[in-house]
Amino acid sequence: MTTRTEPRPAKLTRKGEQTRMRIVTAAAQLMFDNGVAGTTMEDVKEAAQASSSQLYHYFADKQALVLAVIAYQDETVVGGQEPMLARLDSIEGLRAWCGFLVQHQRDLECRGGCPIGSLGGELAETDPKARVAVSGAFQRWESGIRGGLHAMHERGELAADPEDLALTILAALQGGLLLTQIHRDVRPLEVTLKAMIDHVAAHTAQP
Amino acid sequence: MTTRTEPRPAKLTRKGEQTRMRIVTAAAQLMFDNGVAGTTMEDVKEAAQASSSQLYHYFADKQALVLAVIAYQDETVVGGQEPMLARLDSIEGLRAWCGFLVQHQRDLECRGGCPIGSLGGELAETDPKARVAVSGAFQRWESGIRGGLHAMHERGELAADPEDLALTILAALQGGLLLTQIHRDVRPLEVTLKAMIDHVAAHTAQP
DNA sequence: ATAAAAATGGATTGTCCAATCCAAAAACGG
DNA sequence: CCGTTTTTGGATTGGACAATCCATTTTTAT
Repeated sequence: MTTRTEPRPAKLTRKGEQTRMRIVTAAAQLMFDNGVAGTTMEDVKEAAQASSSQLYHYFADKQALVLAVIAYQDETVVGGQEPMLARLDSIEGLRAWCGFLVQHQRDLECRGGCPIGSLGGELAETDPKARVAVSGAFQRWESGIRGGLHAMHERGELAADPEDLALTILAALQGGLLLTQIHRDVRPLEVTLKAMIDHVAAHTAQP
Repeated sequence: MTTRTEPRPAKLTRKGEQTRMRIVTAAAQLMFDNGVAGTTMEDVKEAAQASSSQLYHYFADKQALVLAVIAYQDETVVGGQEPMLARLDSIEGLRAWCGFLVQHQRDLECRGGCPIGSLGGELAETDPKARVAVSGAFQRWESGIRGGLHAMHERGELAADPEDLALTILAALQGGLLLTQIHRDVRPLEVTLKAMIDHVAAHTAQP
């Protein structure tokens, strides 16, 4: 449906699109590394090699930029993961997904947590629009997870409600990521996801 | 063990202790409602009915106040929950705990998330000391949960590793709270905790 | 009771930072 | 090509906010 509450300022040249993208990606990286409050417009300016005029030409204010960053992370994190999510229709698929997530955290040295969840936690109580945007991203993510489980259920391999299960898995993932970030140790994520797989497996049988 | 990295400025009068406490509780409430970045020292001043001198007499800077707030939430949230955690040695105990947490979120209209987890998420990448403090609070929480599970395990009622299980339950709780906060709906917390109880129950048998 | 220590009042300072403004250059469209 | 729109440069402003300072009052301890 893609209902747009705040339509973009209309026309964007190719060059404009590039500049806008440079700003958003720079901001996304900075906000992932240092949080929203820890990222100033000046930081973004420098990292994106842009001027004040450019920043405020493409974004009305910092909040607008934050919303663009959320949309970007939605696309990058959730969208970029959808091919893999499509394969979550078997225990092996779940295991592979889990392994990928754990390894990714290892590569990051457990820094940053979830790009979506962190933004959500920081903004939920201060920026209603941001909260709603993050809510949408989570819905999409949950729906991706649900897809595979639903397929298993249809095939008669899964004797549990795919709806509840998908929500549980996403929650466990978020909690695991948070604990992993706080403790700087992949074990929480690893153990939690493994438990989720076992939980799914407990309701699984070959048809 | 209570190892104190930064000892308090030594002597505190009874009145001083009161003032300090007024400041910490006011700051804790504000930071729960609006986040750390959304809480200014002036906000705290006003809410605590204190002056600048008082704030900076008891706390070297904002970061020191934040650390005090984390310690306070550790004591309040985790410590205040320990009596209930001690009863987590049966499925009924788990269910009661779960019911309490869900009802509490309902009372709060799903606002604020976890007082510890939210602080952790916001500060993890910008304040190393805060990250470590939150890490400690989570350890304590996890250990509380582990207690009951360990008792069940000793009694031969639980055929799973209490260590991993406690960590998983805490992660699920944190993730459930985050999703509940973001979606402004208790369902994620409810469903996720229920799944955890089922997961424990699946490894449970009367001896 | 009195000297020392602690607590408080409240104005002030200096910095950081979001946001604005006035042009000027570049790209687009007919 | 030429008028219009879009993009860019960069200096500036105004406010918010953390933190400091000096003086005064209150409490403690002997």
